[in-house]
Amino acid sequence: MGKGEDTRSKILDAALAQASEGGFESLTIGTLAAHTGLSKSGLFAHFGSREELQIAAIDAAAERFADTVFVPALKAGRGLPRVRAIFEHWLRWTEDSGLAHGCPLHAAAIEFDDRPGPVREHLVARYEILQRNLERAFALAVDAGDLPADSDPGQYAFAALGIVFAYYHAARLLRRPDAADRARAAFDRLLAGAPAPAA
Amino acid sequence: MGKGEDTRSKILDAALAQASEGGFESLTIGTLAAHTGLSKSGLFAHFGSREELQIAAIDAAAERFADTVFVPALKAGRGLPRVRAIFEHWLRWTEDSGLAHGCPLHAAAIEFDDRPGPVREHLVARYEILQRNLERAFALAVDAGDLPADSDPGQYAFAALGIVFAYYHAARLLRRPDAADRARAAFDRLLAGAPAPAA
DNA sequence: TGACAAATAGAACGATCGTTCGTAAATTGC
DNA sequence: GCAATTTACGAACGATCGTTCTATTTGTCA
Repeated sequence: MGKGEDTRSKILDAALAQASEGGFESLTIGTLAAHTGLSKSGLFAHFGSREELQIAAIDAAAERFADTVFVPALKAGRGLPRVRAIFEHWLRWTEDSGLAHGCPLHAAAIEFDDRPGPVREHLVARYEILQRNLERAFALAVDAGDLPADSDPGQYAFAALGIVFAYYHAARLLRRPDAADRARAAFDRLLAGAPAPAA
Repeated sequence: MGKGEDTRSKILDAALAQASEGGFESLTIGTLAAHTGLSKSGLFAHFGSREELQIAAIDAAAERFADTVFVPALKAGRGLPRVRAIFEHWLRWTEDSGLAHGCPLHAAAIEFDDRPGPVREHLVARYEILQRNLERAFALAVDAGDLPADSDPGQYAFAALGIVFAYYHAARLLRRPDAADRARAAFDRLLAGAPAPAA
């Protein structure tokens, strides 16, 4: 690959780190240039506009997410084992991929949920793919007999996403040490249809 | 009340509306001044700094949330009825309080979860109160025998918060018409410890 | 009504924003 | 190793950012 592609991917690495810390609103040309050692105009030339940079960063985050969460889970057998693997990787995906300050996609989801434009459209498309992949994993678990036959995979995916969001909230904002335990307990309960969680 | 207090509360109304649309990062002195018809310096004098404005807006949002979600739920009998009332009001609280573009507190939670400072501390304090109120409602349901005696109210509160977050995501970003149905189904399942959700 | 205080406006500041343009340096292909 | 092309820089732009001043208007209360 040419040198351009190389620096471009380095820029996106730095962009993801920055979006992880301060969200996509903090992803300015100036600070990102300073952080990468490039000049503003030099960095700018790689994308043509800040909007294009944001879109590229969203794509990069989505790819990294898929590689960190979904791809490794394919090694687990289809059905509940794979569903559990996805969930476990998900809980730790930001740390595993060097974005220890939070999920950029999650930040983008809140920042752009009411801002029409190509960035939002891109983000929605990515989240729909994510949702579809998650639903498929649950559907395979239903097919395998690991979950009741009349289950709705979409409802499982909805609930699982909520547990992850609650985990982000408890871990990142509230700094609760038991955030992961709470999340796992909630997920176990979701899968088992178990009685009320024990104290 | 003096005229100062009056304009201050009008400013905060506009601030909440703006934070609902574009988050707290979009809450700039200039646009807020234009939106309220005040001059930048005239508006600024009411708070002394942008940070103080953000804190005041968070407090205003938290009070409005409590008035819209928790206070009306007190009319429902303690136990499951009250828990359900809280949840139902929560799903519609932004529309009921004129913040149809999203929950400002939710936006703030993501924007400030990694930005140390007084704004973050204020926000955390507010969310801990919220969590405590929610836990208390679940604890009352346990006491009333509506939930298993060995239940952990904190775990219920964690799961309920996750369902609300998933609802926000599905409704606001993905614009799914069935978001509320999904949320209610998940909540019913949480309360019932029911078997897998039907298709 | 007149004196005092509170509230608002207006202009200006340094900094940073995204973006454009012309030019220099570095890389590539022959 | 030369030529062509890609890549990066530096300076400047108008706009907006939060903030600070000084006036001026407005409201309050004896």
